[in-house]
Amino acid sequence: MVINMTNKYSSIKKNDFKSFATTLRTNMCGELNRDLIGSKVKLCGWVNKRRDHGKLIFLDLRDFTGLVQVVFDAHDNEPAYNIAKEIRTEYVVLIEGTLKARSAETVNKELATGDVEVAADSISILSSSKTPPYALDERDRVDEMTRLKYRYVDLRTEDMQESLRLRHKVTSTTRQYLNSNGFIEVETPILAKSTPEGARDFLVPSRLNPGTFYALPQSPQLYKQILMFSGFDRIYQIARCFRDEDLRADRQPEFTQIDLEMSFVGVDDVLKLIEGLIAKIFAETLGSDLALPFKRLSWKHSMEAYGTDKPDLRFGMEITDLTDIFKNSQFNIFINVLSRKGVIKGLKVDDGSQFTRKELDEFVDTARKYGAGGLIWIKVESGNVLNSPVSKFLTDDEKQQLIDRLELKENNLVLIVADQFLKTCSALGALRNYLGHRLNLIDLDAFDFAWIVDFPMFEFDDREKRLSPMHHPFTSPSPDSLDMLDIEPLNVKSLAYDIVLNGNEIGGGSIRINDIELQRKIFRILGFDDKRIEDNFGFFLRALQYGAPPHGGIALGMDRLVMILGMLESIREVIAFPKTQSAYCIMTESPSVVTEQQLSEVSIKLSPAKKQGEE
RNA sequence: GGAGCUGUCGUCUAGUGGUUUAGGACACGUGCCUGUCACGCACGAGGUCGCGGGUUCGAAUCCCGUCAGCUCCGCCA
Repeated sequence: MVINMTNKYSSIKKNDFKSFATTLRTNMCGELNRDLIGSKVKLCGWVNKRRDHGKLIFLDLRDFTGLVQVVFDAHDNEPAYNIAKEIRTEYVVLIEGTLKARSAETVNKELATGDVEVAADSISILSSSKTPPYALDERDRVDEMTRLKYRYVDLRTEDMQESLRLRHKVTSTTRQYLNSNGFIEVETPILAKSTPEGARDFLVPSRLNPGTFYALPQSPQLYKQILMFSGFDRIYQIARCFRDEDLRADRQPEFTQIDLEMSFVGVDDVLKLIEGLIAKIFAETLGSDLALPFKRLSWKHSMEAYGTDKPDLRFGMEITDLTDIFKNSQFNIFINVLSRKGVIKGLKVDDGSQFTRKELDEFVDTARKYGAGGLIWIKVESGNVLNSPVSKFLTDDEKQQLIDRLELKENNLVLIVADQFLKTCSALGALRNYLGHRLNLIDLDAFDFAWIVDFPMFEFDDREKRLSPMHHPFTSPSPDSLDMLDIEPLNVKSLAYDIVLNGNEIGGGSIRINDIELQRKIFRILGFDDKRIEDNFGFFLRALQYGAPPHGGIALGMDRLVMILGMLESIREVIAFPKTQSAYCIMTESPSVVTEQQLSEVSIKLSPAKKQGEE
């Protein structure tokens, strides 16, 4: 609704309105109140609504500060009235008039300016408008495709104004905070070097160097580190990052990170700084006081208890390990899993026996979707009788141990997954999240932060059949697991950390490697041969040889953070011009084909099948 | 690469094989209206039922394909 634009995130204070006075206007719509009664005002804005009563016309004039009612009376001022008759919704107009008090019966308590109205002396049309595709107050009912096509209209709505002003508040607060902590803002190239590690790069052909390409940065990571080598000590940027991967509600091909790097720091220094930043952002935007410091969970514990490295800590329902209970099981599924060093874990769901067979089948599908072989469910009936399709495969002793371990009571539901560790955890973690929402276990007003620490240095990439870095290849191994690098790299911990809020990863960083030999070693463990190391990272290794301080940093996902602050469902709501799931901009119709000449200037020939955007 | 959901006037939608000439609300146009603020009243205009093919005497409706949007899996160092 655009009735009462509150603009709680607008940085304008009451007495700042004067700075908006221009040659075309004296006041803003939303500032008009009893104190200004009698003054001559010149107002500019959009026509939110026209109400035509014959010889009397009301216009609601809107700017970003709010709405004010303007009255045109045919008897008092016929020329202005005649123009007002032609005015339509979303016309941009300039109105001159006198601010008057409304009579007691006509005061509108729903409107911030409802005590007053403008008696118009004149009106001029600065710009007419076609009938808009939808009325602004219909926004929440209108299909997103339509809103994106007419984004300039959509952005006029109170919701979008508030989102982008909230976003601005976050960036400006961040800049203030980091500036006052000794950081300087340094820009780094958008035309950067392609490094095939990590996400897929967006490529930009170089006209002056035919056949070669820049890549848009996936993050300013190496530039940040090199600036540390250069002695700036602390730098940040509100950095645009580009990753050519498939989209999600919380993933756009270009997105913004609060990206910073510090010299001569350890893990605690970075975490403490960021806790201060987040607390300040929450104080400035929501006015809420966060309890510091945030709790810290090891990656291992997070996976075991919550089945994910970005746990939603607003509710309990932790996963319980049951492997030992079934070590002598005669149940084929368990025997198979255990013989392959798998695990058996369970989730106890209070009041879970209410679920129908159909719903339980859906839980099984969910578990399969997350890679688990299947899901066993057990309903606890009166007298602690366990009702399950697999009941007959469990011994009385195993059943009793289950009851004791999970402290089962009547009406509980137990969901059990048996598979390899990661698959088991993530399947149960997904079910835990689903059930948390489904059973309304989540306090939707809560903000539950945690640091996830003690990440493994590497994970095994099943497709590539090699190790890949859990964070990125510049992350320092933890000093106490350094000696395991050669022997069992999968057990090496890193000095990486993620910050998690309500089940979302909102940032991550690490203490970096500042030793060339260690950096080389990590590249080799990752399976890069010397040529590839030189081609992709030679410049960086060279830089490491000229005096590199210990350093570390972090990047916060700005879009996600603002989305959560604004209680929104998608980062598209906090990005002025977002793209669809197929990375298409409906408003500008981009990407689009280019001319043969443009292509030939950058030495590109399209394969015949791909010309003109055809398949 | 895969799965699911959705697609009907500008917008939101009703319509699940046959008086459907596709209905309603809002918006829009014209007229009337001097206190509305979801203004009111009257009249009116507006639809390639996403697109293509098929089944059928008959398709918005069933089937197949395709496109687009959304959500998710894979992917996102």
